[in-house]
Amino acid sequence: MSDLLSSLSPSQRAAAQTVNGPLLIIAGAGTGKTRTLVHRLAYLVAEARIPAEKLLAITFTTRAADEMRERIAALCSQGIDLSALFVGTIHSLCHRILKHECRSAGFVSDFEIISPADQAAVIRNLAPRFFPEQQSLSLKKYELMLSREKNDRARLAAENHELTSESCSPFLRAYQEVLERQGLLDFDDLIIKTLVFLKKFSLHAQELRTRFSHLSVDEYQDLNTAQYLLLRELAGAHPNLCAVGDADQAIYAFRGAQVKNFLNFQQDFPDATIVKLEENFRSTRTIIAASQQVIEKNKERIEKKLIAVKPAGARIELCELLDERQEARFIASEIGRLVGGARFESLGHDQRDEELPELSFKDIAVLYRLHAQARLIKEALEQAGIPLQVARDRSLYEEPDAEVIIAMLELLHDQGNDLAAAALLENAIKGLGPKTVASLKDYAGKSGTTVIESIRQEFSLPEITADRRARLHSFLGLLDELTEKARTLPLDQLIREIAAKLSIGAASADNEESSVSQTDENLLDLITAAMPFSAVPAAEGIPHFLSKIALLREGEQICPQQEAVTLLTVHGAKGLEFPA
DNA sequence: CAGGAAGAAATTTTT
DNA sequence: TTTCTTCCTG
Repeated sequence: MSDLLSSLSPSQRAAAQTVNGPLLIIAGAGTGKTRTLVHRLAYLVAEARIPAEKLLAITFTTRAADEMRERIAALCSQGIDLSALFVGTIHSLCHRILKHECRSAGFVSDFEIISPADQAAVIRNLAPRFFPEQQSLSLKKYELMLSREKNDRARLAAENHELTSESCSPFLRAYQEVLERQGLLDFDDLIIKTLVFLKKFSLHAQELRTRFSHLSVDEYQDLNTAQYLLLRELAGAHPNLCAVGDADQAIYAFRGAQVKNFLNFQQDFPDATIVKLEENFRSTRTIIAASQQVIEKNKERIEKKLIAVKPAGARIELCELLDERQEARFIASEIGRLVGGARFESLGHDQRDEELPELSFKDIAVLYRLHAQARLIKEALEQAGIPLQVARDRSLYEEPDAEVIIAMLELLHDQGNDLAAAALLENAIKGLGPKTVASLKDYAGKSGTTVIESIRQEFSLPEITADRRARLHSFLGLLDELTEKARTLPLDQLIREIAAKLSIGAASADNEESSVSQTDENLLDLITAAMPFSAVPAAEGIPHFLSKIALLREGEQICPQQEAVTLLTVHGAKGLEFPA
């Protein structure tokens, strides 16, 4: 087994061989930290004889967990059996603990995780009641507000204070009541419930600590308060806890990550072994030098100097163009130059730089800070005939325009779908807001009928004015008209029809030119996606289309090695590698 | 009208 | 953290 660590650098090996006690690995970007982590796990099992089922490797993203599993699988095929090891996100771990341990202890009943759409709906419903003077604070603002308060309360829980519902803000209380009534947890609850459970049921907590003797946590600098407290609880007083992270890559403070947790590791665990990984295998010396200059300015950091293994490489070029259009065109021509294709370059004077290695499209990424900046670049690249893929966080089906149309399709398929009905009325019908929709839902709930049926029944509510009622009725008319059309028209035509009736796309001419074409594009994409279901009348095609969408939402988008330039945000690029 | 203060929005993960 | 918008003041 002596060759197990032979491929590691001295500091990587030092980290991998540290078996007992707290271990802090300060790992710069591109220093092979996942590799080190996995080799350490293998070492723990193969050399230190620790049963694999006693190891926990915790990540923050499924991507990181997948990468780790892949590397572990590669080692397993070389004869080291790590299959019993738990590798997963901190959320999946909590999910498991809650589903098994907590339920058997009678601490929680069965639960589901609230879907983003439902969570948004709950917040949209509650916010106006608690913040009447604020007209239109964004949803995310409220989400963050709730999350922050919950994390603050997690600290109380960790100090063994009882979490009473009186001690929290009315907004949070109302929010939690809605979730509780439906047996739902949000992602913060997943962590906090587990934390409270460990605090309250110390026997179970002790059992878990014995069951898992060695913990490793990747991206430790990204922990938020509740996650940090939970890990401390799970690690206990004499922890074999391995924290891996880099304060210089702490880019998620805005969503509650506390770099302090990473910086305080030595105070938390004074006997911690500390290993710095400073040898960078990913980037050229030029890039390392430049990034070092930027990083040095960080205030909250642990001193560390990246050492480049690669040669200097190409110089960094900084170009200032007149506007975004020029910038997009420049990027397109630059990519053309890099791959050396004559196909899209101007005719005459183009020649490939001979000393550049041959690059293909998949080796190139375009980064930007905002998703909104992608559009012009995308258009310019398309015009130049460059294949591309946009790594957007939400799929087409989560774009607001598409969601409205999908909600309409859902409603045509099943008029009893109150979620779809509410979303439609609220987002697509002018003059109807959350207030009207809330009272409608309220009414429907009390009289045991559906939202649509309530409108149909000429119900009377004092808070719904005549002019709102007129809008509601014209919506009913539209619904009936579309139901009729769905019997004959194919799905793609029906979608066009819906878009036109709801003034989505080309119809809204007063909008800014840019936002119109984005909407149009979404619409076209949606119609394209619907084409396979358009051979039959829409009424038959809709359910098939909807179930395909549901499937797509579940499964992750799989297109890793496409021969295309990748467009993504700077945040999205963390930890990725591109040759160019 | 320039220019500054103050506020809002954007960056994103998690079953 | 940074950038854009809005509103106010001299």
